[in-house]
This record gives sequence, structure tokens and C-alpha cells, in this order.
Amino acid sequence: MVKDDMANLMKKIPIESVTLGIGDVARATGVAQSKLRYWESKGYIKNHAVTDKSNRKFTYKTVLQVQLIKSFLADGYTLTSAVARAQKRAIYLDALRSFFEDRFAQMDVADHTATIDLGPFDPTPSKHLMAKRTDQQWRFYLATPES
Amino acid sequence: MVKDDMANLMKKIPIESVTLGIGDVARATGVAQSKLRYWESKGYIKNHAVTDKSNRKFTYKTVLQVQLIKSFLADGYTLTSAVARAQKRAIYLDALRSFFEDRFAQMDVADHTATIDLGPFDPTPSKHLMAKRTDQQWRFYLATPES
DNA sequence: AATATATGTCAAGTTAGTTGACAAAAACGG
DNA sequence: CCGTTTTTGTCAACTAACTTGACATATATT
Repeated sequence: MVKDDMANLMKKIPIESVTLGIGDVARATGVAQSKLRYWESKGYIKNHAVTDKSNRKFTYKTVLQVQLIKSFLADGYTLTSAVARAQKRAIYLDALRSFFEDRFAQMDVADHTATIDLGPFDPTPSKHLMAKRTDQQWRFYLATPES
Repeated sequence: MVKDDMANLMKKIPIESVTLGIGDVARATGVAQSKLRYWESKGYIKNHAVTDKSNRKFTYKTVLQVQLIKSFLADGYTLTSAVARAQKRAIYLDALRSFFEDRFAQMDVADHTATIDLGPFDPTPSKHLMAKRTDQQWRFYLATPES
């Protein structure tokens, strides 16, 4: 049984610190590099280049943003409104990350089962909320924390 | 209030499909490119290059793996055993992802609160387990799903 | 129709990554 | 401790990836 502090690892490599090149973003999203350059020039997506001479770099968050813009464009929105709509949804990633950092206290993985300790279950704080995967399915239950 | 199917977006861009260059991995982890090349040559980390002529590509999972190997090395483990130890923890990311795909039915974000519907609470399946963030803190509660 | 927005292409130049060779630490086995 | 193997760094020549700017063009917008 492997037992470890997963949240700690995730904090060592914040997702914002992982950047990728324009080719990687284009491949992942199916959006042409020329579009990405134009969108960047208009300030719709952010360039995280390390120096002013170096190549463009983007984050995973931008990848999601680009994917969103792409689908809104496909739905017939103009670029400007597609960007605005994508903007509102960008906060999801932040919310998601804060949830993981806040609540994934501990995680155990054995051969075929995984268990996540989600910390105190607020309606009954003496018990911990646990999630367990068996047979490809996650189920919740309450447990009294040890020690 | 923005309301949308976030899990769906994340599924459109599986994290494994996002690849990054060796420079990006080196920057994110602080591990030298020469090390990464050597580790790859020994099969400790996987190269996802698109063609046999093109440059090395790695995934976010590899970034975590590299970070793990690095910390085990710093703890005094040999490279071989650091790799073995990192291997066991690599499944965390898969477990995390499967939890997310399985359980993040819906997510709502308003100005200062975020709410995640985690689906039926198995001890009381008629109610849904909800997570809500207020004041930078996530709390769980049960709710009767609407319609 | 005229103008502004959005995208594609191409060439010449720059930055990033590759390989192979070599050197040299660091770990290992006896 | 010594010889060997593993692991890492550096460097030069080469290739791949990306950049910019110019131009063409298609698609809105007014």
C-alpha cells in the first residue's frame, strides 16, 4: 500500500508554472498557430515568455481557454464574444485547483482500489468523508479517522 | 451565475494529450535537460515525440514523475530506486483523474462562491453530495437535487 | 461599397532541441 | 582502496520549431 501526501506534490509543481510552446497548444486544441498569435496580439490569451527575446509560452489554463473559444466560435459567436464567454469559465480551473489543494488531504492507492480522504464531513465533523474506487466506480462513505 | 458542464471541457482536452518540450519540463522541475535525456534513454520517463525525427515531448504526468524522482534523489535514494518509488506514486494522477471524470457532475461559479455537485451521496443516495467554497474554504453538505 | 476584423502563407532570421563525443563526478563491487 | 559502471555536464555541428513582417484574402461591420 502506497500512502502519501498528494496535495504536497501538486503544490511543488503549480499548474501555472508548467508552460508549453505554441506548437503544443496548437496540437492539443486543433487551433492554428496563426490564430493563436493573433489572439495573443489582441490580448485574448496571455504569453508567458521567459524573456522578451524568447518564444511564446502558454499555460494549461490557456489551453482550456483556447478550447473554449474554439467551441464558441464553432457555435457561431464572434471572436470577441467567444472570448468574453470563455473568460467567465476560466475561473473554473482556479476553483477546481483550490478544491484539490484544500480537500485532497490524503490518498491511498492499492492494486485495484483507491481511497481519498476528503477531510472532515462538515455536517458531522467528527467523521471524515472518504471516496473509494472499486470496480471502476467511485463511492462515498463516512469513516472515523484513526489516531 | 455561470453554469456549465466543466467535466465535459476537461474531457475534450485529456491531460495526456498536452505535451511539452524538454525545456519546459526542465524549467518546471528544475531538473537539467541532460538528466532528462539520460533518464529517457534508460526508459525511466517516456518520450511522446510525434514522429521519429521530431523533438522529445513529455506529458504533465511526466513532470510530476520527474519532480518525484528529483525529491527521492535528494533524499539519498539511488536513481534506480528513486524511479521505482516514483513509479508507485504515478498512479495517483490516474486515480485523481478518474475521480474527477466520475464524480464532477456539475460545477457552478458565482462571484465569490463555487459549488461542485459530486453526485449521489452513497449512504443516502437520494441526496447529492455538494462542495461549496465560501471565504477561501471548502465545505461539504448534502442537498436534494432539483428536478 | 468601404472599412475593420480575422486568418493563412511564405521567406528570412532566431531560438530551442538533437546527437555524438568526450570528460568527469559519483556510486558500486570486490 | 581500486577498477568498473552509472550518472551527469559540456560542447560543437546540425535540425526542428518558432518569430517577425509582409502580403493576400476572406469575413464581418458600418
